[in-house]
Order: sequence, then structure tokens, then C-alpha cells
Amino acid sequence: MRPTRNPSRPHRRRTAGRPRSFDRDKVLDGAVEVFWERGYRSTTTRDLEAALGLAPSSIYNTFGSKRELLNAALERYERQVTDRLVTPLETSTDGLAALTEFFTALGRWIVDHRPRGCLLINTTSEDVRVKTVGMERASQYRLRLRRALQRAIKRSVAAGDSYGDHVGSRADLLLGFVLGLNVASRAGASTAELERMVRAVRKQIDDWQLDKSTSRSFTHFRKSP
Amino acid sequence: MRPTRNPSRPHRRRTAGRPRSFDRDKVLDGAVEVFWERGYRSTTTRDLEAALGLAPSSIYNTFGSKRELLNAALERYERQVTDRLVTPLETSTDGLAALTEFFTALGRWIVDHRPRGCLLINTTSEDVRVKTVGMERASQYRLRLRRALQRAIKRSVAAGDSYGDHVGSRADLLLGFVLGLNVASRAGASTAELERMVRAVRKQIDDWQLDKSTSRSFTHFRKSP
DNA sequence: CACAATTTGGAGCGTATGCTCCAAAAACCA
DNA sequence: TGGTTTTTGGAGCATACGCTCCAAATTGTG
Repeated sequence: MRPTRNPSRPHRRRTAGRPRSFDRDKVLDGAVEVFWERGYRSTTTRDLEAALGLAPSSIYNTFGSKRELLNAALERYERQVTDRLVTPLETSTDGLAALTEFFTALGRWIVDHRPRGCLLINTTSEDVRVKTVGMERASQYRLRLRRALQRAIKRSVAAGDSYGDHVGSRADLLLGFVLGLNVASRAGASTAELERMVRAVRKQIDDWQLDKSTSRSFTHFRKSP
Repeated sequence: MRPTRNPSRPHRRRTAGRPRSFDRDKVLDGAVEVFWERGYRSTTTRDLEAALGLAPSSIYNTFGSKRELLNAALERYERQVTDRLVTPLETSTDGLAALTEFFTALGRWIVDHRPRGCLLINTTSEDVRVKTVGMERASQYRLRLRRALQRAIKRSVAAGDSYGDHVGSRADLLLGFVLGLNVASRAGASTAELERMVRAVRKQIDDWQLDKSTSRSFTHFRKSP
């Protein structure tokens, strides 16, 4: 065991040294791209060196190991997804409309990044034996997203837009569908297929809405004996 | 280039030779297990040799390469899933009841194999650059499953159990959810979480049912102005 | 400028990995 | 039984891979 510095938390410099020639966040963005396309296991350190334009010593000096670089990349990826998709859903005061907007934005995100799916999900899918940090991260992300979905449904109930029973179930349904969309993209679904799926979930959300003359609830009522 | 025989289609023997000491299908079952747990990329040929109890020459003589072994394993895996889950759905004459049974069986399957998810989906998630046979296979499987789901919904419409609009959308919703369930398992969802998800989709299917006094459709009607 | 501190380039180390090669083994057939 | 064909065990090859090491470069400081 050699006494190695913890690369993730650099101590304050006592005296000066040669400064870094690259921007840490830009490099992480590059790492996200590579891992996202090739997966963790199929990405070699030489792939990373080439894509990031860095020598191995720079990478290892800054991030410590390939696995830690992945973790840092995952953190950055998650924040970008969260900022663009989850936070708007969380901060919205709308109910079902917020859900519709969320799925519209998600659909755009997924189509834009087709066929790469979700980096977080992809990395958890590679080897079940290694308990990755990605898995912990994905669990927390799932929890957070489900909570946001459920709260939007509750807001719609409070506004009288939607019926009030099994709110949690509907959140679970949506959560499962979000995961499914990502994996459909990764598994090679066409843009048309993905967009059709997004329309499907939005239609279902529409059907949860009460008092909408064009909605299925009317048909529903009319067909009842 | 050496003239190599095509291992996947052994020609009929002209004269005898030493017979194989193992059962091809049992070996494939073993390969499914290994690939399912570790993923393709993290499975080494030595892992396979150990798990299958075979020498490398036996594996390569029989299957040709690691990739071809995966393809053969995928084929076998797909048939098992199909027999247990998809065929019952396709051959059933029920409508929504067939869907409920399908998701019950799927839930059991997924919980039984937690946290391995779906081998087909997992293998498509590893490296987006290589156009795997698994990806083609997964696309066809998705198509087939969607068709089966849609037909069940249509049967329920024909039987007067369900309203008749946007049948395709509902099939897409269910299809996306199936994919989501698998990836939730792989991503470390607990048994409780998975079962909750299955209950959620079954509740939604229930809500598609007309003329059921305990169903949400009644609430739906009652709450309408 | 000398010195300490840090990063950079890049050679290269030890092991892992997919696969091959070949002699020995084990079957059928004449 | 001798001949032919195929499989089996396992040594081993060529490359890939994660990572290390170190001299040179580049900064601030005294």
C-alpha cells in the first residue's frame, strides 16, 4: 500500500504546481459520451484517452480509476437529466398537465439520444455481481422520480382534475413506463416506435382526467348500461 | 483463411467419430445462466469453461465463437420465455383476463429471476456500436409481444368488456411497462417494489374494464358532473 | 534564479482474454 | 483389427487492458 492522495477531494495546495491543462467538467462530458455509447465494460482506457485527448497519467491523477471516472460521469449525467426533466416536474404547480409536459420532454430527450437510452440504466445492466455505485444512484433516482410523479397526480386530484384512488399505483405505472422507454431506445426501437409509445402514455394520462368532454371518460359513461 | 465448417449446422456424418460427451441444450442452459448474470462482455471464455465443464476446444468446436454461443443461448432463452409467457397470452380466448394472467405470470418470472432482468434486453444494452443478433431478436420479440397484447385488448372489446378506442395505444403502454419491469429488476428494485409495479399495471387493466361494479369506472361515472 | 509542487507524455508492466493447435481418446465401419 | 472421423484436454499464442512509473514540463514562491 502506497500512500495515495484521494483524487476526488484534492486538498488545498500549500505551494504552487503545474496547473491542469483541461477543464474537469468538459472531460466528464466527454466521458459520459463514451460510456453512454459503448457501455462501461467495452470502453477501454485507451478509448477514453483518445476521446478525451488526455494521457493516462492525467486521467488517473485526476479521477483515480476507470470506475471512479464512471462514477463522476454518472453524477454529471444525472444532474443534467434531473435539471432538464425531473426538476420541472417537481417544481410545477400543475397536475396532469405537468405529467404530459414531462413525458413530452422525456420523449424528446430519448429520441434525441437514440439509441443510447439512459446511461444510468445501461450501466446497472452490465454485470449483476458488482454492486456499482450506479445501482445505488439508480435506486435513489427511481425513488425521486416516483415521488415527483405521485405528487403531480396528487396535485391533479386536489384540483379536481382526476379521481383520487390508487394514486400510488398510477405513479408506479408511469415509473415503469419511463424505464421501458429508455430500454426500448437502447434495444433499437425506431423514432416512430418511441414517439408512438410516448403518445400512448399521454393518452392514458388524458384518460385519468375528469370533466373533459373529448376524453374517454365520456365514452366510458355512454357505454355503461 | 482456413476452410472451417459451419458449426451451427453440422453436416450429416459420412462415417463415425467420437461422440460428444455433453448435451448441447443443457450446455446452452448453462451458458444462459452465465451470460444472464454477468452480461456478455464480462463473461470470459474461462468463466464459460468452468461453468459448463468443457474444454475450450469443445466449446469452439461446437459453437464457433463466444458471440455465436451467445446467439444460441439467446435463442434458447427466448423460446423458454415465449413458451411460458407469450404463447399463453396468444392462445388464450380471454380478453382482459388474459392480460391480467400474463402480468401475474410475468411478475412471478421477474421476481424469481431477480435481479437479472431479461437476458435479451441486457445484451442489447451493452455496446451500441455492435449490431448484435440480440438486437434484431429483441425487435422481433417486441413486435410479437405488442401484437399479442393488442389482440387480447381487441378480444376484450369484442366481448364488450372494454371500450374500443385507441387499442394500439393501450398495447404500447403495456409493452413499455413490460420492458420497464425487466429493467427495474436489473437495476436493483426490491421484490416488494416489483410486486407493487405489477399490481399497478393490473389495476390499470382493471380500469379498462366496463360494467364492473367495483371498478373505477363506477367512481369515474359518479364523479362526473 | 533555485526550489518545491504538481501535471504531462509515454513507455511499459503484469495479467486477462478470445481463440488456436495438436496429440491423445473414443467412437463407427470395413 | 486397422482405418477413418470426430471430440477432448490443455498448453499456449497474440493481443488487449487497466494501470504504474518516471523524467520532463510548468507553475508559484522565496
